[in-house]
Amino acid sequence: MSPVKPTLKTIAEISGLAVPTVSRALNDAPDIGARTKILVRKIADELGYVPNRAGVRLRTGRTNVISLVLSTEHDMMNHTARLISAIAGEMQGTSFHMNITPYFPSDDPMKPIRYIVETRSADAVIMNQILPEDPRVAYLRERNFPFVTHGRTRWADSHPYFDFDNTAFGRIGVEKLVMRGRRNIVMISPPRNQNYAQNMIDGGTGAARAAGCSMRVMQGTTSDNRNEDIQLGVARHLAEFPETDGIVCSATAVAMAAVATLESLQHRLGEDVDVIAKEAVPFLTLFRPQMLTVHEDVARAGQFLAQAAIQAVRHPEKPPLQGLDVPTG
Amino acid sequence: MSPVKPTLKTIAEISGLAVPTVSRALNDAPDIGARTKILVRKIADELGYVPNRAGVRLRTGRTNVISLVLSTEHDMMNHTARLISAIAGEMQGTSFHMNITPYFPSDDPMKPIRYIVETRSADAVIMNQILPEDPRVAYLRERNFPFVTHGRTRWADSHPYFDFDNTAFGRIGVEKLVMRGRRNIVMISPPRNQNYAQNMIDGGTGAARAAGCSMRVMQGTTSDNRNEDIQLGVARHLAEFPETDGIVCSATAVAMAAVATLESLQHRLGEDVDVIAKEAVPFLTLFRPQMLTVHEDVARAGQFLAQAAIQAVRHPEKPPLQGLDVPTG
DNA sequence: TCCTATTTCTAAATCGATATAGCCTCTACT
DNA sequence: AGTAGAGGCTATATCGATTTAGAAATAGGA
Repeated sequence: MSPVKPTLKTIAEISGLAVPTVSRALNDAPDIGARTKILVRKIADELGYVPNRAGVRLRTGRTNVISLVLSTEHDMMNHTARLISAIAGEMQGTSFHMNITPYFPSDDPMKPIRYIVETRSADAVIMNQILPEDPRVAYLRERNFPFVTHGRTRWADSHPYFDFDNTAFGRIGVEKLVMRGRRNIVMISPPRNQNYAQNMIDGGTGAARAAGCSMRVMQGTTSDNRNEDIQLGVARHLAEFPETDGIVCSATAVAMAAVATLESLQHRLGEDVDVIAKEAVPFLTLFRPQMLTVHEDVARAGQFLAQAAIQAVRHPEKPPLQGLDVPTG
Repeated sequence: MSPVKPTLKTIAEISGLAVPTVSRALNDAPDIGARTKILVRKIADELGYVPNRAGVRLRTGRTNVISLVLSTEHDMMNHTARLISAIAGEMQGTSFHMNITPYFPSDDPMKPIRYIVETRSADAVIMNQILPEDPRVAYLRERNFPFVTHGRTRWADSHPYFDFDNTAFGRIGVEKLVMRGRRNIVMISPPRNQNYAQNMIDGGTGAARAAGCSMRVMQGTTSDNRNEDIQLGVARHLAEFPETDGIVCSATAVAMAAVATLESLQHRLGEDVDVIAKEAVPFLTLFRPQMLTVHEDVARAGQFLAQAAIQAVRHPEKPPLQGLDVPTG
């Protein structure tokens, strides 16, 4: 590699061609001769030419960046880091970079989205924490700005997304508990306005009905709650329904808090009560006493989200990529 | 906000000034009149003017990006996500963006660094997993490229860093175990070529000597190892030294594996053996049976790293920011 | 009054890439 | 032979910001 970064100009001088010709040759434009294209490509490769991002961006408006917009306090466990790593892995070798725009739960979720769109600081956004009628999705669709959601909206048919099948999770969770003889089940669920909460509840309710047992819902608890609050909620529920012998949890942190509560109340996990949780990270099985788990494939989610985002940018005319992680148990 | 993004040209037209004048006024250049500066700033504020990053970058070479270079598989727990969130929080309101460049442990750690420097895709890099004579640090220093390390090198005097005081951690870990009556301690340590491993060992060794008890070192185990491998190592150590009654762990994942091993060997945690771990994330205390913990302030690390990176970019002449997280117990 | 400084601003060039328009040079057809 | 059309390039302008050089206007000094 030469000491100075090669530009189109460098290649133009070496080849004796004009700068725009070199540009068009590298971009495989139809009005450039085959011989010229080969020559230019060869010189470019030898020099290790890489287009200057600022130049491309200034001229075309394309940033070659995909922004991952994350609520920071969400999901205390490693979920987020895994997702990031999977997305990044998928973007290796593409011309895209990843850019993370975290925002605080106290902030308006629209703020980072507006910023990205207005300053055009990315070609696409990937979002999590999706509401059924998410205003961010509405905003982006109106403006025809490429995006992918991790989770489904009401309008999911028409936009790219990847989702964990929470209906299946709810069903499997209850089924597993039933198979261990549990009959008085409670599902600790996030607020119902979150789409996945309703899905979990639907799945669990169906399975409980099929098994002829009861399933209560303890509403509004997520991993964003403080640990003490979750514990308090669980304790209160157990006081009211002491016959409870199975708990389905939406998030790992919630499950851990539930287990801690059970322990402090002298319940024996695996004996007179069971807890079931999503396992997005392998360490959960190390937890003692052990809870039951349903596997969530976060790595696949990350890969899919990245692919879907890239396709949304490059081929907006194609049908949106949509994927579902259906847990098997 | 007007429908079109305002540029310097927009302001120039409104004010009747030339574009460079507007630019210099906004940048507080000495050769612009005070009255003009006030006028220009006022118009800019009214329009909600924000400099176009591509324009600035193309012209000046400054990217306004700080790249966080992370080994992806490192630290299975939430550490990484917290760090990201803290860094991002600290950069809110500055002109800097954060950009994450993950790399896989199998890759050459130099690769992402070279890429960033050669393509000038960031103004500074923040790195973790620091070796005593880290080649990345050598490379960046040679080229005068701004960077901050999370962890110290041999040359730490002369560059910005933030570090967790692993010597103190090793000392406190052993002291806590000794206070609980443990006399046969093992420290599970990462490979000695990692700086922090040696520090942990030094701290622990000193404390053990002071307490007049033994401390062995079980070398080369990190959270990058597979869970089964860690468990195997611990089991082997316990077979060789059955009198072991205290374990100091370098990482959370290691501690959890150690606890699992002890359990499978019928040891009772808190009774005939204790495990002590760094607690970078609050959930560790929920783990049962409970281990002892030493708090690591990851949020502070992230804030500090961001500040140090920004200062390295903006004021390279100032002495580098250096910080230490000294755990207290 | 004339000339030199100083202050304050403008003109032009530049960073790297690409879009648009247009210019040659052949070929092909009437 | 004359001309239209295609193929293959080049010239020029442009994205938005900043740097450099220089110009106009004002002030100060002899």
